[in-house]
Amino acid sequence: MGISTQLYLGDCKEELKKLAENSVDLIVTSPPYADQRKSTYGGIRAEKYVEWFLPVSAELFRVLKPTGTFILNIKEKVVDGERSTYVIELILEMRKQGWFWTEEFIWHKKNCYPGKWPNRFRDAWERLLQFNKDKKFKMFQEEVMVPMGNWTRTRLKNLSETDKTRDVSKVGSGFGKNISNWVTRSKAYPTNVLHLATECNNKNHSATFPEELPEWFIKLFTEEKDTVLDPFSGSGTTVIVANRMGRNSIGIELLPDYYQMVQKQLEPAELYLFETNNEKIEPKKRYAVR
Amino acid sequence: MGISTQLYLGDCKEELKKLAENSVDLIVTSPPYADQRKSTYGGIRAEKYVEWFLPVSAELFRVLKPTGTFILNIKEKVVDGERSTYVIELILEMRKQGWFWTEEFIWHKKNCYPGKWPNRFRDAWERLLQFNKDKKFKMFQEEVMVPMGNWTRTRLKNLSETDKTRDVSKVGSGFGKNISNWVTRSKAYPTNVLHLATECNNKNHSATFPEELPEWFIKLFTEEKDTVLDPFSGSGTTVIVANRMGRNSIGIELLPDYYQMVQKQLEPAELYLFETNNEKIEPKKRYAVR
DNA sequence: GTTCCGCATGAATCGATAG
DNA sequence: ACTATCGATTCATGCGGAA
Repeated sequence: MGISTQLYLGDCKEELKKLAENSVDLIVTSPPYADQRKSTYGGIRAEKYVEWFLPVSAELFRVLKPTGTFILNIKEKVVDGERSTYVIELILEMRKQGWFWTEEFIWHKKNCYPGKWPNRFRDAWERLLQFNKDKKFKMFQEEVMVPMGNWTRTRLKNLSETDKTRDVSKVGSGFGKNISNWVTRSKAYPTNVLHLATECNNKNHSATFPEELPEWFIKLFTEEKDTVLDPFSGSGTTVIVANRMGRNSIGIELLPDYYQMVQKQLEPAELYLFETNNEKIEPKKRYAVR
Repeated sequence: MGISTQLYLGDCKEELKKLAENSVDLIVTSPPYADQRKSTYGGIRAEKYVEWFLPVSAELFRVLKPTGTFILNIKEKVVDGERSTYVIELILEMRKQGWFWTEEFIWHKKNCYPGKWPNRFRDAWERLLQFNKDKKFKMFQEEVMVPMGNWTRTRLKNLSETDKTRDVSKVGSGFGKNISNWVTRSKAYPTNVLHLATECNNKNHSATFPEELPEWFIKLFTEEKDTVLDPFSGSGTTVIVANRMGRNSIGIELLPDYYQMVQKQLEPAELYLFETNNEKIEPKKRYAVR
């Protein structure tokens, strides 16, 4: 079906330079947070975080199409009893790079990390920052419409009851039309708060976000055959979901273990592998081992 | 019972100067947002917002006790297709004034304002920024504990059944202790996401928050007889709730209409009124007209 | 085939202890 | 003094095995 997946092994700051400018429709990524994942990624100091990220966001700006969108999943940690400011400083600096800070979605985590402290509660949300190169960007709102809440469902039920009896007396005329009307009426546009659980069964990666998350943004901001990029691929959730949804995808990952793990999970597709020696490997047909 | 309510009519930047330093335990307020409510407050331009707010926050810093907390309910508006940055700039500037940015709570609005735009969804959340003067502050976490999730309802039921039969056989000894243990176990500490409905019946004020909101923070950060301040009192939700909860309260409001409206809604209490002529009016006993 | 229960496991945070 | 490590605390979720 002509959908390709490219996997790069290496530091995304360098690997991104190999991508053509204005070639990506959607970037969804969750970079390592400051001082996290020390054992695997080395952990970036909170004070150095902005400085570390800006060269990456500059490359992302280059490769993103003018109609494309960049979704950045991030959350500041507590440092010395206070929320660190590197995320909000990053927003200000990225705007200087030319990014528009279009929106801030909230990921309200159903199952947040437990714990008790004298001066704060559990942290149950993360930021999903939406950046764009242009004020006009592609968006397909109908693709993520959700069933209406219960308050409408009960009301709809009553209404359709009366509607049904009326239709019966009218011997079915217009029945189908009414039904289809109710179907469209029973769906609503979502808000900028996503209420999802974290993936807690993925043993291979310490910090995967749920598949629903990239899926939601891929539906919202891309069409089939579009290209989705995740420069901090990790266990590959974004790439795998994009592939399944008929989008071309590009994943970049620093650690060989994750890089190889993602290969094995991909559905049958054209797979291009770019490894540290920078040579292009022949396309392989992979068959998913599920 | 010795609970007093002070109402000031005037610009809070000036009126705050009349309050003693280190005299307030909790500040909960929702200032006018940039370019909002033009008809009433004249609307502060987004570009001027930080500059406009900093003198107020400086006074708030002065009047707040070292053990006290400042909760700022705010949300940046969309300017020219992009989220404005005045809120995050304000956080950075307030830290320079000496404030600690302890936490950012999210108010997830159950029933947010309807609407549809081509490039964004409905905004269903607002920031509740927590600032402190000191890293040690008063907090009464047990006051806001919530029932545990549904998963306990099935499992805990079975456990408490066996516990109950055992206690019956033991003829009451230790019965109360066991039960109270399960009761505490059936409650959990909340998270930093508050899921509350918006006030549907906004009578006159265009941006009231629900009573649960100040109530939650008053329970969490104050005891009885403590003092709660709202420098942008508006329709007086914070002051009225504080009064009802047995806390001293101070409200400052620029507009005479709101100022007078709040007076009428207060429960019987010592009420001190400070009007534009700066004279202290005799304490009045008010009786609520509900 | 369901439903139910036991259990491990998290992008956490604080305070104390150790180098 | 300043940083690194460790234990304690805490709770929603989904998996796997059992009834």
